[in-house]
Amino acid sequence: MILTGRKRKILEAIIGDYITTAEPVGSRTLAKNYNLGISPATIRNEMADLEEMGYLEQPHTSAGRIPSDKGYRVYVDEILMNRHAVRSGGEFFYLKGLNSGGIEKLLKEALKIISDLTEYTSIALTPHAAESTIKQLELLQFNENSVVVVLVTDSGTIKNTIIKLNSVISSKEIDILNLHLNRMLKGHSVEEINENIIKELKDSINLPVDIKWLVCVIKNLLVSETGTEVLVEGTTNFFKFPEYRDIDRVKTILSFIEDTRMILNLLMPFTNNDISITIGSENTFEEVKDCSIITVTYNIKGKNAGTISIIGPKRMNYERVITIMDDVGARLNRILTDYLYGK
Amino acid sequence: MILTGRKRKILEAIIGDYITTAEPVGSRTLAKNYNLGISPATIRNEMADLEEMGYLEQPHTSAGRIPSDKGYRVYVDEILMNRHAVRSGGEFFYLKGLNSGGIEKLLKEALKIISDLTEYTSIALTPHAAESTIKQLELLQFNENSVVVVLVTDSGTIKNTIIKLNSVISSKEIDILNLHLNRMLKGHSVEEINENIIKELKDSINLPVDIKWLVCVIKNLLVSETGTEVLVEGTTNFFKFPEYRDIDRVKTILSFIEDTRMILNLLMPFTNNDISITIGSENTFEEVKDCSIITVTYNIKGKNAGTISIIGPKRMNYERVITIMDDVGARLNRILTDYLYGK
DNA sequence: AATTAGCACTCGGTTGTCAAGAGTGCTAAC
DNA sequence: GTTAGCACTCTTGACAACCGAGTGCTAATT
Repeated sequence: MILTGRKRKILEAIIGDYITTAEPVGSRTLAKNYNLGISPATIRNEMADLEEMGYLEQPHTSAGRIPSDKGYRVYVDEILMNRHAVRSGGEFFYLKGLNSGGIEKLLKEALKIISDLTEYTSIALTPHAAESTIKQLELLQFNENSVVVVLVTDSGTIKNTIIKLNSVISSKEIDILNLHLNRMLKGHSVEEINENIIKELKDSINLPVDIKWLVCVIKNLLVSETGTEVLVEGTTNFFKFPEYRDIDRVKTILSFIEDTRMILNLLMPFTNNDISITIGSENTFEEVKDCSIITVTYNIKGKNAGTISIIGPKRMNYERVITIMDDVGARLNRILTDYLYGK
Repeated sequence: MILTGRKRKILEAIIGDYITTAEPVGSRTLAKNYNLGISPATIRNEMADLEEMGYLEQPHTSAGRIPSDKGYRVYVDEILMNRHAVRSGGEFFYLKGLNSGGIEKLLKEALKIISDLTEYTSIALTPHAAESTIKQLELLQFNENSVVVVLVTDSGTIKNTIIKLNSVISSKEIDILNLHLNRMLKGHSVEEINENIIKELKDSINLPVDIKWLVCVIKNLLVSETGTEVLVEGTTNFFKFPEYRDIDRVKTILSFIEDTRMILNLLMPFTNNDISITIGSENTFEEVKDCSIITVTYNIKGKNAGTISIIGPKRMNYERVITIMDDVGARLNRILTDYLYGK
């Protein structure tokens, strides 16, 4: 399935043109604007071949050609990736966030930059805190019968909740709980907290029964609170593209993106690759079958922790986006390393 | 500017019809579907009067009439409000959130319910934490040279951030800082923390200079972290209305709503009224001049703390929405009271 | 054998016209 | 004061005609 030099050049030109214009590309345009040294008629022949091979499509008989999903794929895989390997990422952006805010803020900032830069919508998944280990678990008194639980994990996630109790709790009791909770749980992951540990914990504390009960509540809370979160930025960017002039399309895509659970299903599979690119029909959900998605992962402790994606029309500026995403990924990793293990 | 019984009835019928159909209402429809006991011709005369008085508009000569902003206004003020005073809010929804999560989660939940119920977009402003007093300010060790700051205020807001230091900090030093910070700051509002307090605080602590410096960082952080936040739910509801079949309109309104600062400017003025209704041109920003906004406030300690709003087309089901919002407001107040001062 | 010029053909988009339908305003009759 | 009747206005949808962009094929050219 290898493309001859000329076919390749034509395919590249078509995709390049279509990316910027969003209009089907005809043989004449091609001959005029890209000095390929051949006439429209020849180009037409080649285009007919490329269509037969499945790289191009015709919206209707008398229109120019547009790239098929397969066409984009070969463009990304063969043409871009080779070129990209040589290029180095430019200094596109500046991420501050070095010394304030938790990881969500950092990600939000990165998303904002990406969306501004690429004009596409960006989505991040926060680290799944259940896998990361507990650094601090601190109870603070809120009221005579309610406490604030603060959970800090080694992946930089900070979660908090208020828990209301049935009975009054004293600051002394809170101190005792804090001591035991931290002694028993620090260094463990949320997943590892099983019934045994809970039981042991309860037994080791000398406190009224209904306050011991708090331990169970906290355990449940941790589990429910430590899920992956979805952050989104730049949804209105979709309005910038002519392919989304159609209101039903925008509606479909925006509704889909608004649905956190769907986004999780869509993006979780990519948490293991450094970079994933899915084009059109390669995506698993109907709602995004006319989109392309580029996902990179960021690491914590050298392990894949979460992802940053951009989603936009198939006619995407892959080259630019890949460069930017690579760059963001690298920076994010650097910042996170600095940030989580001293400088 | 008082309306005779018949004119009032006709206006009410027109608005009622237009709210459900989104189509200009003609005299015949009116005569057929609302037994007013008069013929289309008479209705036409009355409609001409109502138009002259400014309560109705005609999109074009040969269309039916639609309510003007002024028409909606009199409908809401005179017709609805009178009727509403008698009605009692139904048991529309169920707010859990009683014993877990901070105030943001509670608000998010309320928004979700409101958006599901009304099919409009809902927006909440969190309490402005700078005005509320500090309940707890706790530093937790994160790394040898970074700490987590957790701030709990009496309005139920919990904020946290990681601060990275230039030098190593010991857990003993953190304890000392905690002790002093809480002794000096607890019970004060963020606004009240001035230079004097900072200085006093610094002087009273016996720690290396660069750790004292942390106090300044915390002060700055508090100020920057305690702003009002904007929560939004159900943006895609706009797609449900025929008046937003126009892509440029949706684009305008969604972009506006995405812009947190704009929303703040728009809604801050309403923080003092129990309920505010602004219709079309009554709104301050061009982008929402074809929308109506209904805002209710929720209280903490009997003081207005934040707001919940819904935003939708002018052709809004005011009656239903007002009932729901009243209900949500009341419940929210009850829950917050329970929640923040024990039960 | 590959390339190119020429030409007929296709098809979507635009424009213009026309008729139908909904609704009004006015006048005259009740 | 109310209503029936009628002429008038304006929008909408359908249909036809036309234009232009682009193709595929064939025959001529290199």
